[in-house]
Amino acid sequence: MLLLSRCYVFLFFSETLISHTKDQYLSRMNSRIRIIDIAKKAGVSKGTVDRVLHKRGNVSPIAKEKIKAAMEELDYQPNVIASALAYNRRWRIAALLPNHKNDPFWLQPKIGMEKAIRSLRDYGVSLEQFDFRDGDEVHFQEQGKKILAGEFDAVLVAPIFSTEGHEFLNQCCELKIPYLLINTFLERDDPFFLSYIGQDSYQSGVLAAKLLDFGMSPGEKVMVLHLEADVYNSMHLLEKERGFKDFFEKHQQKNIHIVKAAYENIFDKKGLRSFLKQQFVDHPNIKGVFVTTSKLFHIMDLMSELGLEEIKMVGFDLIEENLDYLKQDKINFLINQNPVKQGFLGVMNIFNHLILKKEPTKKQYLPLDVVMLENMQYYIEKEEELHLII
Amino acid sequence: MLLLSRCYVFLFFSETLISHTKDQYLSRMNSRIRIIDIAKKAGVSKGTVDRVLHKRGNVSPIAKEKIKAAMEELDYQPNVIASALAYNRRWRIAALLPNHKNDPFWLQPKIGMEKAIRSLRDYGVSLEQFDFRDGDEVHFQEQGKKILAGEFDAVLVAPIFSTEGHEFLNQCCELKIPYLLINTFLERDDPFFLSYIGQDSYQSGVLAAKLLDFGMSPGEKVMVLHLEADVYNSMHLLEKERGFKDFFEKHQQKNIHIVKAAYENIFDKKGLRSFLKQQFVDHPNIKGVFVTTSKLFHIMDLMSELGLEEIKMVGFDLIEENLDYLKQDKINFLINQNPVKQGFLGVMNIFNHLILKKEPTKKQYLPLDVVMLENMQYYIEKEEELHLII
DNA sequence: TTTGAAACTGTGCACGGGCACAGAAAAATT
DNA sequence: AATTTTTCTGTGCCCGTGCACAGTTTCAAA
Repeated sequence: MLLLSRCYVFLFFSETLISHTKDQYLSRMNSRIRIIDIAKKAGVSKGTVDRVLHKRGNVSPIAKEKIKAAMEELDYQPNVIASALAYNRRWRIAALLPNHKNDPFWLQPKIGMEKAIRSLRDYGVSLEQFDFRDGDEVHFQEQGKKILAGEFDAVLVAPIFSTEGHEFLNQCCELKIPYLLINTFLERDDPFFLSYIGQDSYQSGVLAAKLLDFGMSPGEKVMVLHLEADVYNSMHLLEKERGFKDFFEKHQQKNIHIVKAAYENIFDKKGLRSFLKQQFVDHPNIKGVFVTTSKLFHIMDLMSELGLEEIKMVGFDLIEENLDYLKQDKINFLINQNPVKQGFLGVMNIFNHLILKKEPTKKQYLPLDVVMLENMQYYIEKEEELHLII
Repeated sequence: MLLLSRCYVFLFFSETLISHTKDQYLSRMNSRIRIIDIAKKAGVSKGTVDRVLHKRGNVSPIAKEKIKAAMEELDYQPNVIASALAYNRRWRIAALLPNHKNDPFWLQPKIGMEKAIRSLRDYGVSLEQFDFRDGDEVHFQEQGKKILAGEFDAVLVAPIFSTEGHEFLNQCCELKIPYLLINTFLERDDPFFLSYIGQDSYQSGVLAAKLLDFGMSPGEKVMVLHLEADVYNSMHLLEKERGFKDFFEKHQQKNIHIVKAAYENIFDKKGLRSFLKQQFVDHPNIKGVFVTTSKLFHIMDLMSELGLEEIKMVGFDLIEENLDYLKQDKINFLINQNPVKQGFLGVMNIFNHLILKKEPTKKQYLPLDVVMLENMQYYIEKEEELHLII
């Protein structure tokens, strides 16, 4: 009883304070509409409005109608800041990407993801990375299992293995974990698929073709070169090749011919060297080379050794090794698939879905930047820009 | 006395509440460090910690030392979300840019600014635009005066007039209003200059030169063409020309010669036509044209009429008129100076300064994107991406 | 010593929204 | 009509930070 009376005194005290601030409500006319404003307009309490907003039920049809009308009329927009604070909830995102031991490319989406996470810290968003060994399906499955057991709120995946990828995503569906794909597209049709963020491989092949075409003289040849194992299982590379070929079929003014080549083991320098030498002996008129992966840098020294420095070179990705040759003006163009942004937007889209309840566009292609010695510096500094964004 | 006793009862009551939640403090070990955590560690109240954090003085050296040590040890990072909510303050930004009646270019930074503002609404940031007529110094001054009288928290300016620009910025200094420059750089040395965000005009000229050079055959000529009034007062254009010339001086392998030309009144179609015709009669070997402004589209139909369709064309900016000719494969390259991003980052940097107290980099050059028929679609869709960012 | 100003410190409401809980009203059951 | 059950509604604490204000201590001057 004593405690109760204390309680009432407390209430009284706080009530006087509330009435003291009532004048403020009148002076915030032009300010943002709050839940309490809707409640007043509809003649109910903020709790009831909240129940309508979050569809928590237990609201009479009459009240619901009045509240919806008030919301409509006042054009209520929830305050994300206040909402995030009140939720006081941690959102855990898991990422399933290849590690960057074999391919420095995979470092880049991670940079973007971490930038995004840094700016979302105060919203309670955290990220846990589960790397798998490039080319190791079993490891992919193992790491996937860890994620499925980890009670995550969302998953960001680069499903580079088709079969195992679908398998993992099906399990996500069962556990009702929404997922977002980056870099590699898989056709999915379920409510937990959020979005695909990546590059348009076909179009990047077309772009490479146009760039080389611009610098070719009539009758010259160009080579499309795959430096990767298992090319025929890699849709990416085949699409790039298709785009490249299609361009020259459509634009025959200069009568450019295409030579196709592939070499698996880039670490076997000797074999690679004699392979390349043979190609340019067989086709002495090749004046342009398009490498479909980020591994162009592996052949640059060989090209110099073979006295083929005037051949135009086009490849992918702003990794350091490639940039070195771009700086020396030996590589002519690098097509940037914006991997940093892929990671950044991947996390941001998950945030939009989880916290802001905004549904992302299902397919988001990032720009294919044409990077040359003369504009490369801006693409390298560009990363800095990202952490300025909140 | 009665009130006082109530007050004490109240205090006692609230204390029991605090002790009631003490268990919670133990269970939030791995959660974010708060002000109250520092206060406990330092053996003071949160008020004192707050005074140290905001340098509001009236703190004993001993307390200050203990708090700083605790902050260091716990690696305190303020919660921006909670801070923004508690501030409950409106931040008013003014923008002083040319209107887009004469030049659709100026529409683009505005799109970026509005995107930024939309995502910062809940932080209380608002934007008021003060457009001035392109080329009208007096109107610039008038609109500037309105801003100075408006009690703004920060200003975003494109100071295209040097004298009047400095004058306005000096007044901003007197009123202690921080300002950020976009598009046009002015050398400033005062504490209210936040940042310059724009393009590197010189380098864009170099880039244009390289692009044309790539498609030229030895001995051919290229033209650098200014389509703008008052070229010699426009540092932008002169810098572009300088970069263009410097490239060909450094790279003389193909022995490319430069023809310089300028025409003021683009709306005088007849005059422009005969001017162009004369140029190509005088220099029949011109195989590439570089227009230093966004007004390349004005001469495209004339080029067709004059039977000069095979000449390579390079210009600036992804405005609709230019994009139409890019789609038709008549313009070869457009250099994108990212005006949308200029606006977006301009507002974001001001937000960082005002709310997050992060000092921006003083000079931020945006990428010079090489846009062609084959990758243009991604640069147009790119704007969408911006509003995904929080 | 007393007084009073100055320096310092602690407390609690506010920001807007989420949600638990206590009540009230309505409906269903005895 | 009295009761239980169900449906509905209002109140107030909580999130972490900012800040006003009340309160305490220190220290010099009277």
